[in-house]
Amino acid sequence: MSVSGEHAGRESMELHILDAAKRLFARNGFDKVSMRDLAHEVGITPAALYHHFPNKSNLQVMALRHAHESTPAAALNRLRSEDAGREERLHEFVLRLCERFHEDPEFLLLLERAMLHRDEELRDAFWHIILEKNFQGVEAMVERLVPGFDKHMLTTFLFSLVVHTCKTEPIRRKLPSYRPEHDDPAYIAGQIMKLLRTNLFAMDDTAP
Amino acid sequence: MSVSGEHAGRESMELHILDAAKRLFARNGFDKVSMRDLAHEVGITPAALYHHFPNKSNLQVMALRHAHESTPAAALNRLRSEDAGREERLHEFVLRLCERFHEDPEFLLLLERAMLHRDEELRDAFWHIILEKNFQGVEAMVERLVPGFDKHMLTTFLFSLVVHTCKTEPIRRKLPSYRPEHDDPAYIAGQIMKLLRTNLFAMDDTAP
DNA sequence: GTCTATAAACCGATAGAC
DNA sequence: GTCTATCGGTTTATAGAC
Repeated sequence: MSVSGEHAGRESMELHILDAAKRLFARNGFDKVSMRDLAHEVGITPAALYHHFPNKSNLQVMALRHAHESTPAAALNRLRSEDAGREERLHEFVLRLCERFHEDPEFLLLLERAMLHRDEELRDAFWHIILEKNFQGVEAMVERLVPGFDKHMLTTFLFSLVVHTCKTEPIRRKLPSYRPEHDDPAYIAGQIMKLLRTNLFAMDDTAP
Repeated sequence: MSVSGEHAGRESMELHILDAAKRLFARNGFDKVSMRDLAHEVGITPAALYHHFPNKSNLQVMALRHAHESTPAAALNRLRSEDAGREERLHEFVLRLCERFHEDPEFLLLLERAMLHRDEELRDAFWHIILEKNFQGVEAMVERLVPGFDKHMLTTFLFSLVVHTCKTEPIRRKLPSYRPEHDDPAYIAGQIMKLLRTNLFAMDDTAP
């Protein structure tokens, strides 16, 4: 129930508000959700929101931070199987990232919206809270596991494969080639690993 | 100068408006650009905009369509070198996609914003104008070039690698590992092809 | 085809009672 | 800590003169 040690003192009403804010902001966009909308969703009046948060911009940042901290699977870049081979360790990382976005799709939506938002406070929060530490953590892992590759590009590619594939799932669902396993995080991670492991141009017919 | 055959009759004022709309919508977001802002940028009054377009929602859709049609490099999935090997042909496609996004970054921004927007008319336009035909075209190419791979996933991966890498360039620029060539479309395409060609886990030290 | 003027609704934020 | 009431500003869109 507790979110994290440093936030043990947060009141339950704040958490209630941030849960609603995360949900509404992710679905409709930061600009399309007014303080009136959010207050109505929570069951209070707009004025009461300003008792808990100084303004809307701060509420947006706190909602993003809350969505990041309340994630079911924390510490993504700390891998469990320290003694496994590098292929297994990279697979574990990719799989966990896929699973996280799959079980909390609103978090991924919120990330994309924060990255594109005009509000500088929000973009800075996205940068410092989410990206900076995680990217450099994965970069260090990649440098250890695949030393012969440009670590900046390979890290970018890994995030691109997972993030963009998960993000576009609601759209790909409408394509005729879409099959149910194309939304399964284990299948997606498996296909990504196959891409990393295979020379596509020396392929005739191999196992999936 | 002419955009396309079916739009030959469009007045130059409409094109002037759509150019400004593309630029402002891409930079600031559809919601953060008011009809006042756009009118001021064009040099007319808001009321005059409604003589050319029935409402803002339609103007958004037309701006997206205009940005798509006025792209410098059309017919992306029609490859020039029909007689080249499959690796060269895929490289040509990836490179052209990278170049297109690099020389028109506002188009990529507009795509992302349209995909996330709440306006159903805009999301439908994104789907029909941009994605549906292009995705299935690449899918057909991929099926021919790499028959052993799930074509839906491999097409998704190709777009993910190019789109997400180009999209995140302004953010990656702030990372300490960023180098100038990480914004060069030729380098990005080369690294993507290296990823597709290489078994990462059987790599010690190879040429770039 | 562009203008002035304005309608009608919504926005973020605040004052002050309880 | 939540309420009612409201302020000042913005939004999309329209009416009507020129």
